[in-house]
Amino acid sequence: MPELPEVEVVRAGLERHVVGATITSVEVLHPRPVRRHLAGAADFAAVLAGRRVVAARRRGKYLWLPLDDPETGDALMAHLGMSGQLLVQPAESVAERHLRVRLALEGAAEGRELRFVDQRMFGGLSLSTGGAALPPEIAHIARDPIDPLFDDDEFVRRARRSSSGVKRLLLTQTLISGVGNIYADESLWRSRLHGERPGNRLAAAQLHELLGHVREVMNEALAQGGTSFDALYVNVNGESGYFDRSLHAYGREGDPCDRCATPMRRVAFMNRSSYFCPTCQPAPRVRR
DNA sequence: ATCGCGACCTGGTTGC
DNA sequence: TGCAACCAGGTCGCGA
Repeated sequence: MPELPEVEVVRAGLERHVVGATITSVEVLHPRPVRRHLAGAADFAAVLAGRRVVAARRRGKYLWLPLDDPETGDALMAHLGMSGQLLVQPAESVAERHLRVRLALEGAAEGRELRFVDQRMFGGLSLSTGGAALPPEIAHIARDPIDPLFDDDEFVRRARRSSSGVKRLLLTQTLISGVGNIYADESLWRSRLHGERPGNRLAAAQLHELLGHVREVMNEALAQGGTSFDALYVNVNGESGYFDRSLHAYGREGDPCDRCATPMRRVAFMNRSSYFCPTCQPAPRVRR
């Protein structure tokens, strides 16, 4: 599952291998990944042909490639969803099993294709009109915690005004972007906080510390993700070595807590799972 | 305004 | 062995 660190690895790969290239033609193999382009797949393909990629940018889990002009141009926007990949492949290489969109390139990436591959198709591509600097479609998304302009005090203020549980707050992209289920659980474990603790019952210092752990987890993942990244292959599969070795909470139901050896618990949360240590991360008392 | 939940989607795994 | 149910989860839209 790509979260911010994985998406940043992809962004860096695109910056290196696709910026400077011109899109010569586009083939949409499945309509769903371009559903956010309201004018349809044919228009999506037509409007991208001949455009030049001039940058590779990211906010949270969204990526965009400014076209023609890095300040005022349009942008090709991408979200990887749960299972999306952006690959730069030789044009003649065999199609991936879940290849959805192919964009032929010339110039800086002569003879190669940018490919959007996505099994579950929660992700997608779209064209953002005038979105080079920041696509208006994602202007509501908050900055992410490794953005130098992320405002810690503002996050803490807003979190402390909310009655929602702190895990839900971490997943609220309008408050803080780029955090998904895995890194939310990891950050909370490191902070010894139960995810259902209401934001408005936490001390400012606890939330500042939580932010520190969010950054720590992301930076560690980034350091490891960056090393598995090969020159001509812009890849993310969410299963880089990081997930196997460094997780303390996610997916560890029944395993001993790495701090206190209490068996880790799993509970249902928002149609998914939360993993935590019932000793280190005690549940909040029920208020009445 | 704020909050929380269901829908979307596929394929690997589990259970009968 | 075959089939159905379950599970993974980011985002959006809707209803309370």
